[in-house]
Amino acid sequence: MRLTNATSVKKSVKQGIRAVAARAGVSTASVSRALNNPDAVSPSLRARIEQAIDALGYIPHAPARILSSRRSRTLGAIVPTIDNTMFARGIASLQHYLSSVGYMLFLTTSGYDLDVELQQARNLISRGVDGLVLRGDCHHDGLRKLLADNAVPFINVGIYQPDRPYPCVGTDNEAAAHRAAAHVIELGHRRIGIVSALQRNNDRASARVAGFRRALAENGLELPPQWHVEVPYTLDDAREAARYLLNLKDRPTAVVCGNDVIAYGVLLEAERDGFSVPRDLSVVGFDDLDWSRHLRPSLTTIHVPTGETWQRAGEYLVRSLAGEQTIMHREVDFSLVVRESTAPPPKSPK
Amino acid sequence: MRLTNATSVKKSVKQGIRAVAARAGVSTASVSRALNNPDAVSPSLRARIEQAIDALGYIPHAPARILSSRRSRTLGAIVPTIDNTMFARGIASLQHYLSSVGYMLFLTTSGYDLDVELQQARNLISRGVDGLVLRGDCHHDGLRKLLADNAVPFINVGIYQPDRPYPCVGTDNEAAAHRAAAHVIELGHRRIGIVSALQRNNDRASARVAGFRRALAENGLELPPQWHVEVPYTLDDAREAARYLLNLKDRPTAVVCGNDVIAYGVLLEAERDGFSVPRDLSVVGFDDLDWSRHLRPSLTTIHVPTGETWQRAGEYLVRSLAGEQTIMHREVDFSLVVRESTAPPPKSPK
DNA sequence: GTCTATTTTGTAACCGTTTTCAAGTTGTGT
DNA sequence: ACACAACTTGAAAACGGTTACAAAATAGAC
Repeated sequence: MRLTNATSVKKSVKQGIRAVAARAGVSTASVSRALNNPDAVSPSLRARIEQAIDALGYIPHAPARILSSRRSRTLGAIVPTIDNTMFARGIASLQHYLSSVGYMLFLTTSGYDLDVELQQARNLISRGVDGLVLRGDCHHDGLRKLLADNAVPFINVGIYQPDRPYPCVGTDNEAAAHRAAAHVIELGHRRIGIVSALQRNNDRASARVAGFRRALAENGLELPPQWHVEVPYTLDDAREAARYLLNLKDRPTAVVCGNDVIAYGVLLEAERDGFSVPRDLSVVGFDDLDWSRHLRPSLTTIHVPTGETWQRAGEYLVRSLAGEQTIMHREVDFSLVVRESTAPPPKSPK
Repeated sequence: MRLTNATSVKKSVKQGIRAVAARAGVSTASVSRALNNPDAVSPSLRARIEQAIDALGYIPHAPARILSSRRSRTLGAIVPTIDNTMFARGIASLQHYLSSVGYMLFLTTSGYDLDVELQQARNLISRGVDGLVLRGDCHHDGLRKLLADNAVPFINVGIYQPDRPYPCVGTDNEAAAHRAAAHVIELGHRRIGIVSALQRNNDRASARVAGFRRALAENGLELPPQWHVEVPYTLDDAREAARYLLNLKDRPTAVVCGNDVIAYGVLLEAERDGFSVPRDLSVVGFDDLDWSRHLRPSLTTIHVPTGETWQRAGEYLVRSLAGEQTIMHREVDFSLVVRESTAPPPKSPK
C-alpha cells in the first residue's frame, strides 16, 4: 500500500455534502439544490441523492450554510425576563410560529438593563440572526445605531406607537389602562389608588400609569402622591404596597394595578386586613393571567392577547425578510373583563 | 479611471476580519489571535488591532468562526413547554449561567411529543450546538442513536437515575413523592387520593405517581382506581378532577397532587363545594411555586430547587466540553414544606 | 558578537455550504 | 433537419473566520 494512494483516497471522500455527492455520483451543487430547491433537480437525481442522504445520516451544517448564503433563517429575541408569565407566553407563541415556517429563535434576557440589551443584540447579530424581536421601544441609543449600521430588521413588540418610525405590534397600553380606570370611575369611585410596576426602563409600565392618570385627570380626580406606589413583580412586594395603602388614614376605595400579580397581592392583603372585596375595595388587574378568573373574588382585569401579539411580530419579520410589504404599526386589541373584584364604592367610605 | 484598477482595489479590502487586518496593518491571523487569545499577541499590536476593530465597528461572524473552529459555544435545550413556571424558571437559570460563561442557548419546545423532540434535536445538531440539555430520560430511540452517532454530549435534567449510563441531574421525584404521601400518612390519613399530571411521555409525572403508590403500599393502604385521576396542567382540569373525587360516595380524606397547579385547583374546588381545608380534606402539592405560600390555606408541598438543577446541567456540559472530569449523576435535594393545607383527618370521616 | 531557544507574526490551507457561470441536454417550431 | 429556447448539471469561486506551519524577531547564555 502506497502512501500516495492512501492520501488520494482519504482526500476523495471525507464527509458532509461532498460525501453525499460522491455516494450519489453527482456534484455538490446538485445535492445542495436537491436540499434547498428540490424542483430544480430531476426526479431521478433527487431520488439518488435522497437515498444517499439517509444512507449516510447526513445532517447539513447550518453554520456553513449561513456563511455561504448570508441567511440564517434565525431570529433573535431579547426580553427583560422569561420569568414572567406574559413573556413566557409570548415567547412560546413566537417560537411555535417560527418553527412552523422553518425558522429558529435565539432567546436572550436583559433583566431590564439597557446595556445588557445592547450587548445581547451585538451577540445575536454576530450570531447571524436575520432579524430581531425587541420588547418595547425603550432601548440604548447604541442599539438603534447598531441595528441601522448592520441593516438588521427588527420590531418592537408589546407597544403600539403609530407615530414612531420603527415597526411595532402590540396593544395600546395607555388606552387600555385608561379603560381600566374609567371602569371604576363609571362605577362611582372618586378615590382611586394606583399600584404600578416599576417604570424604569419599562415603557409598558409607564404607558399604563399614564393611562390611569389621564382617566383620573379627565374626570377631575386628584391623585395624592401617597396613593401611587411602584412595586417589583412579586407577590410579597405587592402585598406590602397594599398594606401601606389600606392603612392610610385617608385611603382609596378602588385600586387599579399595573398587572395581575400585583392585583392578586392587593386582594390577598385586603382579605388579611379584613377588607371585603369588592364591598370595601374594588381592585382591577391587567393582563388576565390564567388563574385570574379562578380567584375569589375573580379578578376584573384587562385582557391582552399576548400570544397573538408575539406571533404577529414574528410574521412581520418573516414577511419582511421574504420581501413582502407589511404593516409597520399594528395594533392588537385589548378588552376589559369585568368580574367580581369591582363594584360601586361603599356609601359611607369610612 | 480604469476598470482593472477599480477591480484590484475592490478586491484588496472588503470587510470582516481582513478589513480589520488591513487597517491595523497586520495579518488576519493576528487579529484572530487578538480576539481569541489576547495574550498570544504583543501589547502594541493588540492596541493597534483593538483600535481598528472599533473604528470599523467590527463584529465577528459567529457562523464563520464555528465553521472553521468546530466549536460554537452554544448549547441546545429541548423542553416540553415553556408555558410551565418550573420550566421557565429552569431555562431562565440555565441561560443566565450560560451567558455568564460566554455560551449561548438555543431553546426549543417539543410539547411532550417524542418525534418532535427528535426533530428538534436534529435541528439543533445541524445548528452546530456543542451539547444538548434534555428534559428527563423519556426519549425517542432515534434520539439516543443520533446523539451517539454525532458524538453530541448531553444531559437529562429533572430526574435522578444513578443506575442509567447517561448523565443526569435532578431530584429523585419518586423519593420526594414518597415523602409527600408519607407526610399525610403520618398525620393519620388512611384514605388517600392521587391527582397526577399526565404520565404519558413524562417520566417526572410517572416517578411521582410511583412514589405516591409505594408509600401507600408500604403502609398497607388501598388505592381504589377511582381515587387516582390524571389531568393536564391547567386549573380547569384540576378542578374538574377534584369535583369528581369530592363527590364520590366513598371519598378520600387527603389528596396528594402531581404539582402545585393541580393542588391549587383542588383547593379551589374544595372550597367551592363547601369543604374546609385542612379540616375536611388535606391537600399536598409538588414544586412549591411562588404563590403557594400565599394561598389560603397556604399549601403544603415539596420544594424543588429548579434553578439550581438547570444551572448544574449547564455546568456539567460546559465542564465536560472543557475536558474536565465531572459527576455524571447528580442528585439535587428536595424538601417537604409543611404549611396549612394538611392536618390529621376528621374523626368521623363521613 | 555568535549561537540557540523562545516568542511573535505572517502565509495560506482549510471548515462545509451556496451560487455563478458555462456546458451539456432536451424540447419546440419551422 | 436546424436554430433556438428552456432546463439540468457540474466546476470552482466565494462566504469569514481559524490554525498549522514557517519565517522573523527577540532574548538569553556564553
